[in-house]
Order: sequence, then structure tokens, then C-alpha cells
Amino acid sequence: MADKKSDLLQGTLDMLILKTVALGPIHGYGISLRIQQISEEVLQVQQGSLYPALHRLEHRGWLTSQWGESDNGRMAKFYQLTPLGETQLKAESENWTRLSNAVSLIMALEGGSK
Amino acid sequence: MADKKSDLLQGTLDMLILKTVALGPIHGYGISLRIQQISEEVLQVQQGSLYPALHRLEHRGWLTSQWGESDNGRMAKFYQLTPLGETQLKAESENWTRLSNAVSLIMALEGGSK
DNA sequence: TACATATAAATAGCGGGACGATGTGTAGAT
DNA sequence: ATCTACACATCGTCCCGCTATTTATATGTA
Repeated sequence: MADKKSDLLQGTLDMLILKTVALGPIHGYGISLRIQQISEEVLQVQQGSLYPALHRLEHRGWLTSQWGESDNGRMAKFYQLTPLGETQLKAESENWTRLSNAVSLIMALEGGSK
Repeated sequence: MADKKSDLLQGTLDMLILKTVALGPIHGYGISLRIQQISEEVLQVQQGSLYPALHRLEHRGWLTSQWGESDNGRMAKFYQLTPLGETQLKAESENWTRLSNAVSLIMALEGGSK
């Protein structure tokens, strides 16, 4: 209610996933752990956000998947980036830089109160 | 379709409005112009996003408004920040810094494609 | 043995919010 | 007379992240 801080910046999840997968094939659960670790526990990807997002990205042709075995011998679905996905990642990355810089321009202005 | 780049980073609109109003009383239409100008035409606030957001913020007690006369002698609703709004702006601003830095951590990683 | 925790995937339902489309009205410029 | 800019507003849609829940296996521990 009122202020409900999200664990993510809305709209960045797809990009974060693509970027993480771009580092090398990895399964879904691993993606969420990696994002959390690299962001120093700031970003947290809920499973209810993660899996729908993965299906979305696969459905759009940015990712492909195949079942394999994880480190501890469990079945897991491994994702990897398609060429299309690479293009998309680049586009989203540039868009992020553009927009976040623009936001910073506003937020850096002097004059809080009065 | 497929890629539909937004004019904003989702979730930042409230903060941008609060920040813009914090610079001094200003009317709605003026807010959208200011954000556009300061961001060097990168950020564009659609009217269909702007006015609902203003009402939302006012309803939450972060802004107050009163009718007045704009520069060119037209009627316009001028908004100003409440103390509560100031607190909120500060909170959202800090959250933005925290999250956007975290996103940058991920995006700055080496290794795009193998 | 039983239980808890971590790993791993998935879906359903909800709610917020940004957008496009549309509507109203005035003032100034061509 | 018409077009553009100014100024406010609402409606419907769609996207997407969250909570909650389910299913299942492996490891560790009491």
C-alpha cells in the first residue's frame, strides 16, 4: 500500500535475463541466483516473474532451451541466446542507457524544496 | 511489434513528476514539457499517462493543486509538493539510485557473445 | 526415520500503470 | 477559415511483475 518498492525496475527483467544468458548457457533457477549475486542482493527475481519471462523470451525467439543436468545432477532447462536474442539484447541495452541517462538528467537537478 | 520502446522507464513517472514539481509550482502540461526539455527530448510524457498520474499523486497526498493563470493567461491547474510528497520523492529517488546502480552492475559485465 | 531446506520448474489470479484514442475548449498564427 | 499549440480529462486495453500455490527431487540433520 502506498509505497511498495519492487525488487526490480519495471521493464528491465527481460534485458537482465538476456544479459545473464549471454554470459553462457544457464538454467532458469541459476539465472535468478546470478542476478541476485551480481547485483549484491539488490535485485531479486521472483519465480513467478522468472518463468513466465523465460517462456515469453523463448516464444519470441530470443532464447532456446533444452533439458540437461545441473551441477548436482538434477534435471534443469538450460537456456541460450539466439542471434535474434543478441540483437534484442543490444537494442534493449542501448535503450536502457539512453533512458536511464535521461532520468538522471532530471534527478540531478538542483532544488529539492523551494 | 516485438520491440516496442516506451517513452519512459516504467515506474519512474511518479518520481519524475514529483521531482519536476519540487523545482517550483507548475501546471500539468508544463510538467510534460519540462521533462521533455530537460531530458533532451528523450523522455516523453503522454497526456494519457500524465493526468491520471497527477490525480493519483494528489490523491495520495503528495501533491496539492489550485487553479491559476498560466504564462499566456490561460487557466491551468498548478501543482505543488506537500511535505509528504517531499518524503516520498526522497524515498523514490534513493530507490532509483539503488536499483539503477544494481542494473548497471549486471549490464557492465564482460562477455556478450561467447 | 522424519523433517527442513535448497534446488528446479510451472501456473493462476491480481493489480498497477503506461499507452493510444478520443473528447472538450481556447488562443494565436497563416 | 483552418491549423497548431495550449490545457485538461477519461476510457479501454495490454503488458508485466508479484503473491500464492503446486509438484518433485536431493541433501542434510535431528
